[in-house]
Amino acid sequence: MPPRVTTLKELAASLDLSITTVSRALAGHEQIALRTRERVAQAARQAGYVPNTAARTLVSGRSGFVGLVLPIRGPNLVDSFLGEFVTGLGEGLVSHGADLILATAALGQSELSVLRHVVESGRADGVVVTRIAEVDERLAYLRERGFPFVAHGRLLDSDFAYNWLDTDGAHAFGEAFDMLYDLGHRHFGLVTISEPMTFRHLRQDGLAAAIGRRGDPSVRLDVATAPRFDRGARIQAINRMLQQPERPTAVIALFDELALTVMEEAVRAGLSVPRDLSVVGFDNVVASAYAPPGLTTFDASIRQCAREIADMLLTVIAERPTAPLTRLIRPTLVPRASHGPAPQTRS
Amino acid sequence: MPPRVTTLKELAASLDLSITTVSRALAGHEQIALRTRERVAQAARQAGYVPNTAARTLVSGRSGFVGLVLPIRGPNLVDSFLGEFVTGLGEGLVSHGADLILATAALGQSELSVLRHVVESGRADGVVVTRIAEVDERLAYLRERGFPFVAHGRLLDSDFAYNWLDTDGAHAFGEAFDMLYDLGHRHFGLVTISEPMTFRHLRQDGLAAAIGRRGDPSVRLDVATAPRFDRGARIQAINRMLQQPERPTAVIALFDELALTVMEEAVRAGLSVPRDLSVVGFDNVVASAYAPPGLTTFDASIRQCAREIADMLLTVIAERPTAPLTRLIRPTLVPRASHGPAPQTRS
DNA sequence: GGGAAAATTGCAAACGTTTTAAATCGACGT
DNA sequence: ACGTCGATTTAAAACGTTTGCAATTTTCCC
Repeated sequence: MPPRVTTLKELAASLDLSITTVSRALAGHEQIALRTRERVAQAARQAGYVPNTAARTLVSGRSGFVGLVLPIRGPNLVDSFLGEFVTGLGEGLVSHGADLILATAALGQSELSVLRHVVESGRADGVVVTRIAEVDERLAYLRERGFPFVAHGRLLDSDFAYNWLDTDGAHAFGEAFDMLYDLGHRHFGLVTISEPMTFRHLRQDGLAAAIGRRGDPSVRLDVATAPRFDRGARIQAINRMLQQPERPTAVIALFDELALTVMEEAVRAGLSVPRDLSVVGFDNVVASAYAPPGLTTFDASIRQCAREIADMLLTVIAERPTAPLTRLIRPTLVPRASHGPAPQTRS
Repeated sequence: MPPRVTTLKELAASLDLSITTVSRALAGHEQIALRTRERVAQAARQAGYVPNTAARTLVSGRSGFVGLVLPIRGPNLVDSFLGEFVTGLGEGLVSHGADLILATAALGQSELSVLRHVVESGRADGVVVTRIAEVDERLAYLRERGFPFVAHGRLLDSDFAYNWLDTDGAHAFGEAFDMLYDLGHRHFGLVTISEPMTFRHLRQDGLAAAIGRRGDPSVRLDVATAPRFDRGARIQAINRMLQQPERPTAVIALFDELALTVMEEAVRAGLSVPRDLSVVGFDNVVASAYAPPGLTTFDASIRQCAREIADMLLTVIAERPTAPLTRLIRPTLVPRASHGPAPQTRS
């Protein structure tokens, strides 16, 4: 094993060249003679030289890192979202030689303050922001600061120009309605959350628009709402919906977790899915494939989205485009066995 | 909003102090007058000053980062492992003011070369290494390099001293056997993989040891082996096991993914779980709670383990202990409905 | 062979922080 | 009034890299 060369100075000395020349040679500058460039590259490879990130960052102002502030999560089950998202980001970044920094918010520390720290400390050249609220202080900060970022999700306020990638929940919910309508369903249930998240807004709007397009006055929609993390309230709201005298024949849930609860409660109430009740979710979490009879849902291909977000962010960092980059990804229907024709007779 | 102060120089100028004094004041050195320290702290807070990471790292040699090289993953489903692991690491690190760097291996690039790059570039003060193979070149490199690390998992070679945290799979598999034996089972099946992973070794040893402890010659163990990522071969091996004239009454799978396949194939073969066949897994993936009738398995509390790994690594970095730090975590049995008494009669 | 132009290489400053060693300032005792 | 001591502050070097500008070498033409 050759003696490890750790600095440019050492490498330069061993080649009898100046630090400047070696630095430029490694960077591939044309002004350095080809022969020299090759000689340097060869020596660097053989000596296992890796440039010091801190020094490079300090002088160039570019760290080669992209930051992600981990959403604060309760002690309950972690789904596969984070893993897929992080994997996708990594895949997107690695092709451009960038890496990912994960910053965690301490207990009682706001996500914004962590974000601010990441930005101000110069650790990252840009950041990815997830789970956008309808009005989001993180985006306001980043925009004021003029710091490169891409949001996964959207704000409600459309005056505010920024880079985002989002899944087209509105379209998916319209598709879900159309599919169920064509199967004969006329009485629908929507299970949703009470928090002001943009995705809730958009999906509900998409559903309402699809209903409107049919212009069928016999279509009826019941809505069950509960706080996002209050499982008890959620179950209660769902049961209220299912146990009314005229219950819906098809339930669309804002996301799979809610849909799975609907299926559980339906079974508990003696209903058969999909014979008595069709259920459709959104997200395609792993469990939706295993929960009988198999949940029909939409796949947003998180990993692929994250990869594109990484690409977008790297573009923003490198080119600082004036017009914002935006991408709306259409999720794909994953038809399983939780939906079917509307029951013929009603009690 | 006050004009943003970005460097120590600016902050020092605004306070009419030297850079040195401000730096020391912020670091809380006793030698700086208490009054001055307070004045500086106040000014820094108000101006939103955040020290530049690169500069600090360059001079101090400490980056405040811990590295993790993402295991290369196929295109198939990502379970929640990575998300939980990363969340746990973040939680463990944040209390000490450290953050996480995630490096991804590009297609065709070895995990080792990425690790080497992370280490040599000085981006991280220590690294976490997951999915340890029976003989692992990554650990060999880190040890030779004298770089701080903690492994999640173990090598087979016990001469090699290093810091690790592992789940006690041997104990769990012993526990599974004992539980099933006490339920009357005598004919067992083991579904495992053909790759040389230490955890496979340990779990199988734990099972063998438990069998030995009973000293009951009527106990019989069939083994079905398939490559880890070859779903077809896996299904074939499982069916061979289930369709032999005298099939096992209880199957223990190396991990949940295998156990879920066993349950699926059992149902397909007309067997009822747990009436005709008991199945036990390991990992407690999310799907195991949803796959009917509910898979009995072991929970290794990944998130908590990751948190402890972070603690261990920070200790190693700060104190460079001479004796290796090791922790063996006992997983907890999650009894669901996939196991039961051995069937009475045999065809 | 002389000079200019082109090609190649090198010097030195800069990035923002930490840290060693030294300077400054008061106070106090003699 | 002088030296001394302790408390407080500061100047300057260092970390390893990139880069503007200048220096050196080579090439080429007349």
